Amino acid sequence: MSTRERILSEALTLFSQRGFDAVSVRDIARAVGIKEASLYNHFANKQAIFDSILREYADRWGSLFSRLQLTGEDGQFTVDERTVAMYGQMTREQFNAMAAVLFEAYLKDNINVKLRKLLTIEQYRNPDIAALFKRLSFEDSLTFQTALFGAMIRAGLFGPTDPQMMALAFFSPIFLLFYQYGDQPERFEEARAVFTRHIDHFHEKYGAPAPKKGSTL
Amino acid sequence: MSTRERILSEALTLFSQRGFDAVSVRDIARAVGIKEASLYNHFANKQAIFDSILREYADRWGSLFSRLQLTGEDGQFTVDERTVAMYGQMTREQFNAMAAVLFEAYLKDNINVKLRKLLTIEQYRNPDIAALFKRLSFEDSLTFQTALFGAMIRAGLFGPTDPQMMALAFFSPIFLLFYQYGDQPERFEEARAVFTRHIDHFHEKYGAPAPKKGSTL
DNA sequence: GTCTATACCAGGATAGAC
DNA sequence: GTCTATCCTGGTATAGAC
Repeated sequence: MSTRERILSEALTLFSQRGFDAVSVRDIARAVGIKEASLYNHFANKQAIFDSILREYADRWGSLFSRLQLTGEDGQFTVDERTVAMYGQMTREQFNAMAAVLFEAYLKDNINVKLRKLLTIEQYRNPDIAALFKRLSFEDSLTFQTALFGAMIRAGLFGPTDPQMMALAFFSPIFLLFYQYGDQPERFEEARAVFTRHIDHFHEKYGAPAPKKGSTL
Repeated sequence: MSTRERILSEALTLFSQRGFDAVSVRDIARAVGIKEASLYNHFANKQAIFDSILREYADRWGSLFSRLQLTGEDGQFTVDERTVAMYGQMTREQFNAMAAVLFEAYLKDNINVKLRKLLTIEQYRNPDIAALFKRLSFEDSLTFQTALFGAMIRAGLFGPTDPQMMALAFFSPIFLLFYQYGDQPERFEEARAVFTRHIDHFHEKYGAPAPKKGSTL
């Protein structure tokens, strides 16, 4: 890992805990194990470190959605024809597995967690940061899930309903869980238990009437 | 308004926008219209201003719940027998009106909004602040609504289901809306429209089967 | 209770040797 | 590319007159 990368990594950790202003260049240098002056061989100033973190780590976020077979166009995530068809054939188990991926990305991926904390505490200082915070924290997820649920409703996997409100109902509890447990990694299993209850409850409320056997609802 | 109160008010505004470290004592003094040195006649130091804001404004939060006829015991909000009985007789319109109170308190009450922003951006620096952030942002609301929905389910106003997951389903979209629209007061009506859609959707999914007429679901 | 003046220090950043 | 040494600014806080 190059010195430059180590600087970015340590700075992300510190900024995500205390915010830009409360972290000094001295703090970052100490964490990396070099002198302050040496930092300036890698970055023009403190702000440049911060900007690089956003630019270089925010891209990682897109990789989650590409794993979920999403086509990103102009930063607007839409689901293409073939993907819709694929989602239309999804079983409940496959859906739950995908939900688990989303959940773990939100609460366990260290870089995602730190980046979102950083954006959370810096969001009110700058409109660009606010926009990035929103996109990464919920907008991309909501847009993706609205398309997904739309496809699954058309395929009869869920009863007919408003896909946008359905996505909100599905995602916002996960969003809240992040704030409830995001600062306590040691309670992750507790968070996962609530998540599982949420998913079960969601199926109970939104599942299509069972095709053969008695009512699930 | 005393000088002391003006200091607290201006400091809350500044801290909620930029955070503790990014706001200088000079900034606060300028906003109040006095010299820095004069501040020290009212508060021992910058930290004392911050602490006083939390102590004195956080109490306001309780007043929302007392308006909703809640009995607070040991900081734990529970609904007493008589109140449960009262909620059991609530109509859907009364329920919606109460939801609107909650929604406006979240997005429009200036002190609540600023205080929550402040807690949002300072939460990772101190466990006490984290606890206060959680309580004020969602825990009190979720605890209250779990009790409320429990009473309403028993009264037959909603179909039988897990009241805790129901409270999460009801509240977490409002929580998310705060982050989506909290920094743009000019888009409040847009937020309200989403809120209304959410409430309608919620009734559609959770409402008891209509007693007489055709199905709502 | 507010002012002017000032002490003091921490933090950002640069120069220049190695 | 890292170091030592140093500069300078801006921020916290105090002293003491009015």
